[in-house]
Amino acid sequence: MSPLSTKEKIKLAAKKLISELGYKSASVRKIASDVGIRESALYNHYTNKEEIFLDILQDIFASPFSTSTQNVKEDALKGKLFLHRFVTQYKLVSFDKESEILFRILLLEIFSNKGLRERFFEDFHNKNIKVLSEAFFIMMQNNLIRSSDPMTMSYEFISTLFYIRFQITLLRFDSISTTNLSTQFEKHVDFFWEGIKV
Amino acid sequence: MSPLSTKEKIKLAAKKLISELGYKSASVRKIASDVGIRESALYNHYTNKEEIFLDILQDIFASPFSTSTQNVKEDALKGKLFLHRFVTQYKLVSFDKESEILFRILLLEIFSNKGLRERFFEDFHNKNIKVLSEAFFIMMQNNLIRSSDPMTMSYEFISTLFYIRFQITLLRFDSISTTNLSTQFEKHVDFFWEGIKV
DNA sequence: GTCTATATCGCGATAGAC
DNA sequence: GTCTATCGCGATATAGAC
Repeated sequence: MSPLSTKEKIKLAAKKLISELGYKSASVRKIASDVGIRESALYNHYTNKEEIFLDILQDIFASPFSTSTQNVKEDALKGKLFLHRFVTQYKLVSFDKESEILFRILLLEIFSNKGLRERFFEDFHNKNIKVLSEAFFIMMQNNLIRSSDPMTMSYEFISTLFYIRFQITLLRFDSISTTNLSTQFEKHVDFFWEGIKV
Repeated sequence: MSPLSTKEKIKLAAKKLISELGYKSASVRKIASDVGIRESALYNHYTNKEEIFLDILQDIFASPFSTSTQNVKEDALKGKLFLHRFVTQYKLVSFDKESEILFRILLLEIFSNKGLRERFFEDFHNKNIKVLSEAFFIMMQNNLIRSSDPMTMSYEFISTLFYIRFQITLLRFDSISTTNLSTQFEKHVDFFWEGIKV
């Protein structure tokens, strides 16, 4: 609970404003105003506006954007339980306040920033596909699920997670209840498992 | 092939620029410049910048954003063929140049525009859920697929379509090949059908 | 319906006093 | 490290001549 430095305050205010207005509209003026300092004082902590954004970008992919890779090889043998754990992790991240803000910034700026697009595919998509593919492959070998292409199966699995998260992000932006969507995560695991189990 | 009126040219140029830069950065200056007129001349056709955007918004949901609702009751009896047709339609829209631009504007501005968010849920999501639910329900009644909640099944089905389209939109923005993703549509139908057929 | 010229504003950023 | 003051720019928009 150490008090925030001015630089940390700036980053925090910038995160919030950018996640609500987008980078362009989140002006240095507004950021400084939210922190409670003048614009000129802000330049003692960051050389320019873009530096603040780059600092925030670090957080986006440093955060557990999706899931922590545990020991897949063991857990995959548990079949449906593995998927359930994976989704629980994903769900937690989806509802985490900080992650929500960062996810919104990702969506808001993904067309303005090529690096963001690339890292979306690498860190977000491919990483998840890799973990899931490995797990599904093991499940197939152990005859827990029907034989199929593990990559396709993984793609099908995470696409729904992304869509749920996307909708959650939209609804929460308007402070609309997300209880229905919250249960969609479990429905997804159940439905998906019914379709692949042997 | 009738020549475009100045107003149509403005709308076209604005669409392109907004889909690339976002509303805020697509300045009246740039729009007018692309059309080949001065900014002041533009105001003879639209009262202000927002009017142009509102005009474009009409197109977003007027366009076949998803699919045309045919006679579901008959077609649903065809089982997998129905899904295949549905996805083919979705795929066509995803790769249509005009629809691609409008979809990108939707994604770019969805957090800046509450109406856009609402219509996303209504016109885009709910409409598709409704059509699919009806079809899945009929398939269940006719014992073509396993019994389950039609709404959940529909949600699972379209979430993947959305994710594919999202990725296509990202890749095409960087002029990256989308042949892999293109086949993902068919893989989706095949995989999904395997999981629900009786 | 287009032009030139101009008004007004908010933006990012800097200089220099304290 | 913060302040006041200011600069230069690009934005939306308007007035009025042609």
